[in-house]
Amino acid sequence: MTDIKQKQVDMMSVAKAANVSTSTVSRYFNHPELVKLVTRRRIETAVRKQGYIRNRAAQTIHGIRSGTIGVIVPTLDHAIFAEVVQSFSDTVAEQGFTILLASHGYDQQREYAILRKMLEHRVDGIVLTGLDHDVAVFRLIDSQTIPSILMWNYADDARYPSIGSDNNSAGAMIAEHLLSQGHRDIACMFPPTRGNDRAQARFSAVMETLTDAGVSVPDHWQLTTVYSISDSKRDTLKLLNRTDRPTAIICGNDILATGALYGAAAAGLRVPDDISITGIGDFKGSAEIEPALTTVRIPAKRIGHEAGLALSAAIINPGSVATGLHCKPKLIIRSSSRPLSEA
Amino acid sequence: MTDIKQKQVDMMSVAKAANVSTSTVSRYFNHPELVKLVTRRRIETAVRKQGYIRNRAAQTIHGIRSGTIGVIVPTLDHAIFAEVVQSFSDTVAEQGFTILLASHGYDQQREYAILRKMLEHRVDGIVLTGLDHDVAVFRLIDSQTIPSILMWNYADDARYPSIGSDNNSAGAMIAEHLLSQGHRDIACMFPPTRGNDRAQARFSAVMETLTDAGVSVPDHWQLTTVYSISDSKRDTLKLLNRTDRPTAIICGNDILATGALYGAAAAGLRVPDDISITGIGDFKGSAEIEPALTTVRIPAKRIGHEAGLALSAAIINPGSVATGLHCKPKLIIRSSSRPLSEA
DNA sequence: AATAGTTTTGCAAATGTTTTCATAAATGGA
DNA sequence: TCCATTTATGAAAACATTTGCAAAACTATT
Repeated sequence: MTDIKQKQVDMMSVAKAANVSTSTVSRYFNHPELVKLVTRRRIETAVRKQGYIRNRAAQTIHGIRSGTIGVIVPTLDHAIFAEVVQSFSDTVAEQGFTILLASHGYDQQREYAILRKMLEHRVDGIVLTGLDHDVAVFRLIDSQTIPSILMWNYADDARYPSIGSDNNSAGAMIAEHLLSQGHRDIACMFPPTRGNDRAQARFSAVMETLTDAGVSVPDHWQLTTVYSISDSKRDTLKLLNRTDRPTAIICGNDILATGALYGAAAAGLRVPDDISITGIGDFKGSAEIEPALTTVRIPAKRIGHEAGLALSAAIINPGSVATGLHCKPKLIIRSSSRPLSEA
Repeated sequence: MTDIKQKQVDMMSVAKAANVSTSTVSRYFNHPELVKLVTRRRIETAVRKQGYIRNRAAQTIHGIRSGTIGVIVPTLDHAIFAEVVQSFSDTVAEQGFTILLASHGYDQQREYAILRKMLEHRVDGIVLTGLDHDVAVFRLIDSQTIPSILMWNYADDARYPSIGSDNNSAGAMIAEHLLSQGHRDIACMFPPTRGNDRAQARFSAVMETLTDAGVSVPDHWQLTTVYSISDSKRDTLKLLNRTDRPTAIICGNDILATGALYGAAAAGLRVPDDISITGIGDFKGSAEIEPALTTVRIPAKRIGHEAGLALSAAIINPGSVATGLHCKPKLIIRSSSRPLSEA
């Protein structure tokens, strides 16, 4: 007697308390205009008193949207993905969606498993990062009827609508910038490109642009460095302690460039007087670092926002097809690069 | 005739194709050992061929766990939260959980709304960031039966088990460090403390420690600066351009400290010779920046991991009560601070 | 007061699973 | 070969909702 049977509150118990049927309670939530004002009041009171919370799972099996969007990123450890996820999440939250988030750590097998799990949850839409994915991933999405988009990169021939920046042009831009400043002895530091089409595209565009200009990068000036300031500082130091030294280093992203800046300082070189260093991304802090970093801006916030708009529109309006959008990268020239002075 | 009725694949259609009842298909997934090998094979084939994906929503209404954990953070824009979320997510993913993630941007009202939505989704557990939350938030969680923990901060008297660092001791540590080095003219730069119990705790601990040592911080040396390198650079510059100048600046986190470092450089001061600057957090890059930053390490990865372990254990084993854990902050002395030289 | 029309409500079927219980099939020992 | 077990399967109820349809309760009109 002392211990109250902590009966689960469901629509049934609300209905009982308000002296109506469950149908009416359901209508109270979904089509309130069909319910008489006084009844509405009564139900509202019952809901309040019992602390009733609707069960989306039960709604979802009626084909009603789950209100979730699956977001799959390689990792959140890179500030830049966190930023894009944040702005995506904020945007879709306004339309009432919550995100199911998971990261695969650049492992395609894991991406497939995550995707399956998200489909089990009956997400209303899927966002993948980058253009390249396992064929099984594409097949699985194709077999479903939910919209999905590729975020971060852009390409018109992408498998799904893509919203992001063209990493090829980002790479080409920065290479052209250094070439136009007269640099010909250029080193490259890029992250491992395996499972990372962004880095791959940037790298190949840089190399192509340089080759087209008749500049070749010797093997020992092509550094592969994991995404880490300390590693890139170390590798840069090693590079700059050789007798033959480049006049510029193109880094695959701003984190690597930041490490390279520190490495140059540690090697006793002044940037940009002794050496130019560039990044790609325009991360937070890149404008403030000393010297301010020349880089290519990839508009993460905007990409996340546009992707959120596009996907939620595609979900809400099932007829429409989401359309890709190129958020153009932009060359930002700051103080870490300068024209090669005459020898 | 040409157009195949794209019948939704459900357990029913799989059962039909495999010539068994839905019960058997259900058992195939949940208790395979109860199903004969040859039947299992037949079902497997049917599942494959039809591309059947289980419907977790339908399972969830049977009181089965949803397999989701709600994670609510102030924002992902701060690398540090992204890191803790990443490691939390990885940890619980191993136990088969997926996270529902949302951020409230330091708005308590929004936190409540997000929480409600997550409960509608019948998350199996809830993670909140920090110790302080609206009383309505606590009440709502209390009215449910799911476990929940507070991540990031630690306090033994917290409302729910807390896993994180004690920001009071972090603040005290860094203040003591500078005092022990002989500094008495100390400025403080902290983010707005409203809705941010972490910053609040750090700040009050710093002030208390200083006051106890007989050091008072004049108002115009108490800077409130939003979490941004550029703002803190600007504010630092302004501070250092006054005639009276502190010998040390305690910053509420490493981002502010990074900006302060840049600001000092821009003001033509050498760190640590002319001024000491400290952070709190030990973010990525803090060890590599020039000069390497003296700070207090808050072990984000570990916090996320431990929180993930604790919460998934509490979910899987409903009897047990999750217990809090203090991941101790640690003073990391690097090159951005040094004993005050005799005048 | 009776009728027609409109608004509000409830009944019951449907949704995609799981699970209990009962039955059918296979197995083993005599 | 028969009976008692054991193993494998199916029927049906349960889960928490939504929704189509029909009945009931109002309103307005005469």
